[in-house]
Amino acid sequence: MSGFFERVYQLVRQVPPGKVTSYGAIARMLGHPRAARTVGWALHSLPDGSDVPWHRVINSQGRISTSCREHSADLQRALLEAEGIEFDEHGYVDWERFGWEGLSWLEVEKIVAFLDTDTKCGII
DNA sequence: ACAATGACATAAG
DNA sequence: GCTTATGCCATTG
Repeated sequence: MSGFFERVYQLVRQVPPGKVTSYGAIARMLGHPRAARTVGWALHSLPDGSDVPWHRVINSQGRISTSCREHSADLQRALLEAEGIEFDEHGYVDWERFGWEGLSWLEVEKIVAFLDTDTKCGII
């Protein structure tokens, strides 16, 4: 596991309940504005039972695009609704109401520094 | 090192 | 609004 995945996981863990963010936003926070695909892939590789709230991460359209059997769009939507997040008729989430503001780069740096300190064994 | 992959993003038809 | 095409980037085989 390279650090990037761990950074993604750690950052996603910071997403508060009842809020959602996008792959691109996370990638940008990590300093890789074009690595949205990698972020999504990182979440795809998440082991079951992890404490990472993967369901709070959706695409930039505010929609769910998963096609995974284990992590179906239905499941993700159910999890989000359980946290109070609402979907409109088209299945869109309102960023104005449920969008996560994200972390300042200082906060992100703190996380990265922490993982760096633990050195590749990363696990919090 | 090279080719393929993928839960994205954005622009265009 | 939905479908296609292109760009991007870290991970994997």
